[in-house]
Amino acid sequence: MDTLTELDHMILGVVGLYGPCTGYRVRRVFLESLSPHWSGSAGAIYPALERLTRLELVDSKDDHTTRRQGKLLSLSQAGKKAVATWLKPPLDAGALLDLDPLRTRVRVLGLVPPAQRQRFVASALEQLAALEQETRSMLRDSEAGDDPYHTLVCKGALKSLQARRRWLAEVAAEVASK
Amino acid sequence: MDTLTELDHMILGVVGLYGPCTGYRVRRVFLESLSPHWSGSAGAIYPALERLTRLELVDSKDDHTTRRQGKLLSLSQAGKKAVATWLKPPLDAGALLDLDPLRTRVRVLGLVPPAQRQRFVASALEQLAALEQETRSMLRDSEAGDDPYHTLVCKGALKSLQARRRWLAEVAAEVASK
DNA sequence: TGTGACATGTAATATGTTACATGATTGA
DNA sequence: TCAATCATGTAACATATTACATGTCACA
Repeated sequence: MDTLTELDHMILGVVGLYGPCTGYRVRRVFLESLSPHWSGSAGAIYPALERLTRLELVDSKDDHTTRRQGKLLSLSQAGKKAVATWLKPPLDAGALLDLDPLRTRVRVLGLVPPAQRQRFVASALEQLAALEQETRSMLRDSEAGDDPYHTLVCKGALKSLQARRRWLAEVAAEVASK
Repeated sequence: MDTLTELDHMILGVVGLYGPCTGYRVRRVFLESLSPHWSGSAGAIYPALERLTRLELVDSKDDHTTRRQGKLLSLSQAGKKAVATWLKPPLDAGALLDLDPLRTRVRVLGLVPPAQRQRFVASALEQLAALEQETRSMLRDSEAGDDPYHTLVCKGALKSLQARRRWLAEVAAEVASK
């Protein structure tokens, strides 16, 4: 196939942002992301890099500056174009809606007894608060760097966490009213 | 394997909420969801239902009330327990963080020229506004029903859209400042 | 000298998408 | 009668996860 997945595009983006760099460096970016969606598993990253290289969206050349085995990856002109196309309006439906696993669970919350509903919401609120602290710390780190879009992404993640906490408070009220 | 995926759990939930019902009815719930994440493809739903039936989490019996071929599915006791376990704290990491494809794209927005950044953000804001209208309409429909959790989920989706629009306005400001 | 990070990969497996195929029933 | 919807599935393909395998290098 020659249509690129979200992962493919994000890999291109990371190579563009951090390249020239090794595949391992790319992988680290995904591993260090808080999102469990970007697992950074070797079995996903390396085959994808190989495919993107074969499609000539990524340039790869052996690194001779060190004796350690390793290739230096960078974004080719075609790769830059692929990123630009990905960001070109109009965005397709899949690019617009977020996916919130808490919303998924709340959808079926009525299936369990009221006491468990309350425990679910209370625990989720606590865990969300903990994540908010982690995200704040990430935001501070990003502000030390020089990439304004990294900072914006951290701010977005933070705002999302806060909005979801406010929403969960509403869920808590509904649950408590029974 | 005997560990259940998000889709498996959501299928159990839908069978619990709407059952006894046909597999097609379950599939429709996913097809009608606004989220492109729940594709509702037959190749996902029917094999999953078969597996869940084999695991005795779903009860299946032939429908004789109509001459149309079709099985009536319902949640078994073990199935109810599986849903309850899914909702039992503490939630695992994957259940807490949302995934926002717009945030993913903004992360690499610096790779394209300023003019395209502006077009991206402006278009995303418009498309988000349109989705907000659709979601409001869904919310009104849900309020006509009798499932408070359906309404809460619609409200959550709406709040999320609004929070993301406010965030995108911040992104727009950053983009405009260059 | 050995631990942990760097660096790259593969094999088995699970899961999901797309596209196709079949046939019954409802309603215009 | 014809189209749309109901209803269930399958085959080929793409993709991702887990777990394993291999070897280098820095540093304590």
